[in-house]
Amino acid sequence: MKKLLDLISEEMKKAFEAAGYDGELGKVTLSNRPDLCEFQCNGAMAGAKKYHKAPLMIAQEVAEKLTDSDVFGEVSAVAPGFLNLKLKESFVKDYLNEMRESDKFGLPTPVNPEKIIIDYGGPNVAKPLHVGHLRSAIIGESIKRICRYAGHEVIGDVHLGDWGLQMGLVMTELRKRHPDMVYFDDSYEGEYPVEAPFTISELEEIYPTASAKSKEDEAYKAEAMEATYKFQNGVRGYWALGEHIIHVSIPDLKRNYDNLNVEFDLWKGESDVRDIMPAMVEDMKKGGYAYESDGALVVDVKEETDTKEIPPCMILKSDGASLYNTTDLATIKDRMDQYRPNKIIYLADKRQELHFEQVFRCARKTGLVNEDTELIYIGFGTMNGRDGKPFKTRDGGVMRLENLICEINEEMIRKIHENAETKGYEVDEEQAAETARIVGLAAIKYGDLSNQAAKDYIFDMDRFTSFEGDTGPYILYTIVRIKSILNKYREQGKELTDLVIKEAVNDSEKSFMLELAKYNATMEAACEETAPHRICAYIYDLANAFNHFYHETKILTEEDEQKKESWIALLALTRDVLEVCIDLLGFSAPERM
RNA sequence: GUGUUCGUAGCUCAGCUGGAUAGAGCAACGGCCUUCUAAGCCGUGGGUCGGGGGUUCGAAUCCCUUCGAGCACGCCA
Repeated sequence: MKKLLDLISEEMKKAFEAAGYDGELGKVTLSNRPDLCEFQCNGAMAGAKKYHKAPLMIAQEVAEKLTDSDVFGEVSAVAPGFLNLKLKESFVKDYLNEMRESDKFGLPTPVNPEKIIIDYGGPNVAKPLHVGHLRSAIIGESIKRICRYAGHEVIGDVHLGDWGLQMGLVMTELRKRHPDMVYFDDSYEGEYPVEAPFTISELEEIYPTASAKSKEDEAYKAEAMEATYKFQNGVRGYWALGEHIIHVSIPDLKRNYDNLNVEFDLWKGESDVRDIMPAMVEDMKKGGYAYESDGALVVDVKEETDTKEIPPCMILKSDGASLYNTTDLATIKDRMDQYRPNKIIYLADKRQELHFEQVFRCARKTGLVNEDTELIYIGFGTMNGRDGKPFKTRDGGVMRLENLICEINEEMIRKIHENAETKGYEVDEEQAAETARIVGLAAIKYGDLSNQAAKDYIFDMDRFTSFEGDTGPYILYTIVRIKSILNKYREQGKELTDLVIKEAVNDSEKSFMLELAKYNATMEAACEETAPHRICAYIYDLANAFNHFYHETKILTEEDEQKKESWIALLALTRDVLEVCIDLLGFSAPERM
């Protein structure tokens, strides 16, 4: 199904051609003067120079060709040369009825579906999830759903950080506490225990302790680096401990991501490429790409067109240990071998831009990826507190994700009670808790996704929990209202099937319908630009348009059955569209609020 | 220092490939619930689009310059 703007632009192009002008001038855009018109065409002004004619005259000539149009109800040429347009009501309702009957409301299936891998730039094992992990999870999940919905094959990989220094730190601290553990006995040759020698909460306490010690104590840090080296090089005891750390962490991470409605197809980690790294490094040496510099092994990734200094991509540290770069490169190789993706999309904090630039260049230069595989980095901004600095707890610590969600949920439950009290409802505690969870999640996710990913944004607990204006709960509230009307309609013993949308009877209905008609254009843009905030902006406008219409129109008490049926059909379509949209954003709507 | 992102209303943000009077939300003020959920709707006030040049019929948008802020810049991830 064609996009509305394309359809009406075609009609306008015909008119330009009929009047003897270049059809390309007939591009129609949304009006920026909604008080004057719905759409506008500025082609007459653009063409004035080419045809040596006053723009207003061109506009008038074109307007004359559109007097009998099936598309435009009103066409007026105004100074200095704008073509102000209003659509025919019949054209708009035909478009919406076609939308109702089309698969995915008229969003075309891609001609060449792609295979896309999304790398969530995963959290480190052994560390609890904190607010810093929120954005990658939320944005990544939404992009995954958007691309998948559009018709692409998408594989989401959490890509855990289970290879770096944090592993050695945890092991070192364990060794200090329990020097007698079999894992540290080099002469031990038996099987290691199946049970991990620690629980997740111990692990979460061990890491920060070790991290703090390593910053103050050089010897301690050296020990941790040595432990990391041993782990990376497969020393049995250390490797077994590493496995324990990973296996204890994963269920806890899963539980946290479940709470966020975030799912991964793959739970791979950096350590999964340990077997392919040595050969890859060898190939880079043999190919003449990697050379030694200050004791480390590096690959130059400078290019002649660079305006800035791009440092070489370091493959191995001078002690022989691998780095972030190494595992990322090996992971690219692994993914190419296993999946041959068209695209690999990386989500990571925007501070890592240089790292990905280096890795991408290195991967191309050394032939790990060919020309048809696109490597895309989506760097997102920091989530700040109200002071504009990175979000912290009240006492200045890192806010755990669980605690953040808890705080939002508690505030939500309080809000539900408050609301029930003013209206005199009884609160069902169980239902309230469920509603709080759903609405709280929408508040967090919408708050994040409605901003452009690349920008920093301020996470203001009070603002997000106040639930007024441009927020997730406002969207949900709108959906709940619509559902409520549709339910009441059904209670009258009527069906929602076989209803047809009729021509709009007033301005608020028409602008509501026009808003709805932007669906496929929005989805296409959101997918192409990997920009969930496009969807947020769309559903906010749509919700506004609906609420405006809602306040002017008594739907269920309407006596003209034809009108009522048309409105019900319109509402059903709106509900369906909104529910698909919020699903793509990664949340859902409750039945009641 | 080099590079990079950004600077729009008191606050938080939109503004599509330059177009007609720069838009929302919050906060402030004033209306609207015996009638489909008032977590809503309607209205009022509030802006030299950081400053200065330039390109253009036309600039928040493109170019240059300047001021200010954030971030990154080989052995962390």
